[in-house]
Amino acid sequence: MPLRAEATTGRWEVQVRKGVLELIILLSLRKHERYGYELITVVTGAMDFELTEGTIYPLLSRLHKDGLLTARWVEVPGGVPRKYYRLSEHGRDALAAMQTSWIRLANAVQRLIDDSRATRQEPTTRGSAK
Amino acid sequence: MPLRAEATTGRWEVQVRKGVLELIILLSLRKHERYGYELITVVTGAMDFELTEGTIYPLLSRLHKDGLLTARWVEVPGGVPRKYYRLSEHGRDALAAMQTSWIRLANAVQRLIDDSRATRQEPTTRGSAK
DNA sequence: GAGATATACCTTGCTATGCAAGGTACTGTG
DNA sequence: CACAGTACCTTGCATAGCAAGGTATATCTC
Repeated sequence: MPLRAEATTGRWEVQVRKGVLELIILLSLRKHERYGYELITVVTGAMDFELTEGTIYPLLSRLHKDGLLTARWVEVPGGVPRKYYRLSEHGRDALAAMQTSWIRLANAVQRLIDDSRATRQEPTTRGSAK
Repeated sequence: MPLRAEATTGRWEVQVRKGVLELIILLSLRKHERYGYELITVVTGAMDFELTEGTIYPLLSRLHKDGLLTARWVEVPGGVPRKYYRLSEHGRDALAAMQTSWIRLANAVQRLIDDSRATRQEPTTRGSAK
């Protein structure tokens, strides 16, 4: 089953998704442009991360408005036109920053998890980069 | 510098923090009870994750109201009384679920990051992998 | 040709929640 | 007495996921 709401953690997962979705979308646009509807299927399928239209379209609009994405309409013969989004220069910079930030956070949380698992392990003040 | 707002990624980081904070707090309470003000110093110091009173007190209240935490007042000789929070049974269950969910998500994102790295990004005529 | 399904876009309204800013109260120190 | 530190709390704002609703075209089925 997908990363989705269930019982008590449901509301929490919504919040986590909020934070990570933007990163996921930018990462998904790294290699080539994509359109909204496509992103729903790609992200849901490949990442087990459910995503609806009410989420993706406002998000893409915002990223576009903020200059992280460029957009262009593409007519599809025998089909509905698609709005393709592509990472802008600014978008790549932002993505790089987010990635760094994410990795740092993920590592910190992982450390906390591991630390809690190891039963009697006091947080020895590792003089890490401050 | 801490995991904090700066430039464009600032707003994003706020969102990520939203999602992860609850997990961090529950993890921080795994070994023993703690009070709000203490959590601010612990989390800020050990995790490089800035945290203010306007964030922690409402959060602890909510977790308490939802039954994930129990609370008790402790009188401190020559000091302000402290409100100690402790993980409840329900809280441990919720934490376990969150941990699982978090690990799954973190791995998925990491895979996406690695995937983008592994494949030499060719901004031009590269045939879509999908 | 009527209806259902799929593709593809968008918006409105609800809700949750971080956090700046404000407040209270007590204890020590200069 | 003023100020800083500890320790609690609340109000109000801004953000953003997402259910639900809407539009339009193309295709497949009965």
